[in-house]
Amino acid sequence: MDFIRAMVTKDVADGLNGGRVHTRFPPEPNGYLHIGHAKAICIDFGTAEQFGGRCNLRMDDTNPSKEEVEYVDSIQEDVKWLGFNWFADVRYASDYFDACYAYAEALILAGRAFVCDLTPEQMRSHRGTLTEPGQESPFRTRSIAENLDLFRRMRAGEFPDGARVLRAKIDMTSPNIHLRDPVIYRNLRSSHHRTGDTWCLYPMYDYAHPIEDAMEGITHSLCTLEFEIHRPLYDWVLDQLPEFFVEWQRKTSGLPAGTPYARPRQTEFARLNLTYTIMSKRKLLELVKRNLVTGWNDPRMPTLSGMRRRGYTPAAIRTFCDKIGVTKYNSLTDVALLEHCLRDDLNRVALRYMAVLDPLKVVIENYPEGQVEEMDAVNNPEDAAAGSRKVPFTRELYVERADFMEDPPKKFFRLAPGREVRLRWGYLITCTGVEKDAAGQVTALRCTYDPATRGGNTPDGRKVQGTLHWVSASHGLDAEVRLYDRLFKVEQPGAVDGLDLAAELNPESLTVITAKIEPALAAVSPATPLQFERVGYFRADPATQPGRPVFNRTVTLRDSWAKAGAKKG
RNA sequence: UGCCCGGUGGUGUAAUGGUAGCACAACUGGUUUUGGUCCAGUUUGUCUUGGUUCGAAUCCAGGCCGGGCAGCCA
Repeated sequence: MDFIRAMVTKDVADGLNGGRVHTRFPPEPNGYLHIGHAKAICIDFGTAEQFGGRCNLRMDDTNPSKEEVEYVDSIQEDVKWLGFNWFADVRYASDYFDACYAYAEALILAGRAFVCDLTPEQMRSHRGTLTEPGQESPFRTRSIAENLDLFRRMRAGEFPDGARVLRAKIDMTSPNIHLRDPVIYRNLRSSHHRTGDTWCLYPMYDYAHPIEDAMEGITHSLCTLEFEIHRPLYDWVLDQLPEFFVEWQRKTSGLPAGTPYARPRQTEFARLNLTYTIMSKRKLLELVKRNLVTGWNDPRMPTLSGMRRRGYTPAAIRTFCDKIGVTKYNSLTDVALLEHCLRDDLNRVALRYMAVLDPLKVVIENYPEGQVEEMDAVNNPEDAAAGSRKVPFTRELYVERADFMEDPPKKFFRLAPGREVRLRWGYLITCTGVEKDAAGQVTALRCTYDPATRGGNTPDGRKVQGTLHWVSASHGLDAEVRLYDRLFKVEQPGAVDGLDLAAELNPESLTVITAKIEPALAAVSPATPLQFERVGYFRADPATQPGRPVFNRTVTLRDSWAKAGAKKG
């Protein structure tokens, strides 16, 4: 059990908050959710779920200059896609702007906040350094009446942005810089996606967040490690005039009448880092803005929308989040674990089809011209309920170019002159000849088939080492296939300050090819996980159209043959 | 050289004073109409130095190493 579940278990056992567990997932709508958020979502919603509690989805929208409704919408879609349900309606920090403002006036009245006229530069110099204490602002001693008047005029829009701020009066000598009279309100002329131009000043995160949590009756406020040092300020806000929150929580939490007041408590865990992946929203936005990818939902992006389009399943992501655990240790998780969880789920659910990515023609000389046989093919060997389908077999077929070698090494179990292989669900064939063009490039294979081996069976019990996938030349269809590989070629992209992200991109992160697919593949929906046998897992792209199919490669199959080859080479 | 938080195989994570376990990765072998899946196995670890204790990954102290913090961002 991880330390958060241990803590909550104890809290429940101690009867804290009447045994109630209420968490929240509070993204800022300034970008799309990514796999790192999935971890937080699984912790926030998962903890509530496990203890029979609730979890709110709350947009932390206190900085309108960065936030957009497009993001608000995508966040909800992604959380739903992962399979989580939030309590009641989506919440917004902006729902509580009135309360934040009222509490600020109360703090002023209590002598615990003051309006400061220092410029940002002056404030920085007064703040001190990591090793030296700060200096008190000359405005710190303003009278309560003057502070109240000035703050109200800030709200009325009498001062330009940056002229004045409201600061908490705490301790300029604190070793924790966040306690050195932090700014809690600033003027910001920016139209808000929900409140429009009602406000020209907005609360800061450190001030607003504990209020938001208290307003919603949150018991456990779980967040990432970088907020650990902010916790004393979180506590300070809640503890100044605690009586204010009791009534507010009753009115805004949406909880049943009589629910006792809960004072939220913040606990921090380490965020997810993944090899070959960037998790910073700022850098992901940069990729989008510079057109280094096609958008937030580019299948190479670690965003949930990109992964969804690529063919990731919610189950795979949730299993992954479960396996990585929850600690305070700053770790770097191998992306191979994510891919393992993906393959594990896909192996169970993906429907098998045959598609030839790099076609090489095969002519079966003793197979009647014009004959078509409908072969039975199993849709999913891991799931009998998935049934079977028909695949047309004809005299001319395509096989994978890499499945033939003219002069193969001993352990090559595929096609070569004189060698026999099985065509999956088809027949056993033996290569009898090779056709080449003037340049010596192989253009076609001549083969013979054994009519006694229909379906790929060997009635005489003989062993065949290789089984190849294939597509009928006359029935196969062309399809665009997008072969995705990792977006970055370095294990820790973005780790070097000042280095251009573009320099770390994998130039082979996308290869577009035209493949030959079996006819049944023309009709599959983007909702269906697919396996192209012996090749990998694929997903129809949402942009796929009748007559113009497009497939995205989700992930390759494990390939111990390729691995053996790579080792020698 | 201030404050806060961390250090368990290559990676991630269990063990909360009592046999260092699991997963991924890697490597062997077996099965197989996907060189997939599955099965069996192998390799590899408690940062360090003291202390407490019958017994320490766990508790205490020092050291070393890593991360975070000086936005009117979240």
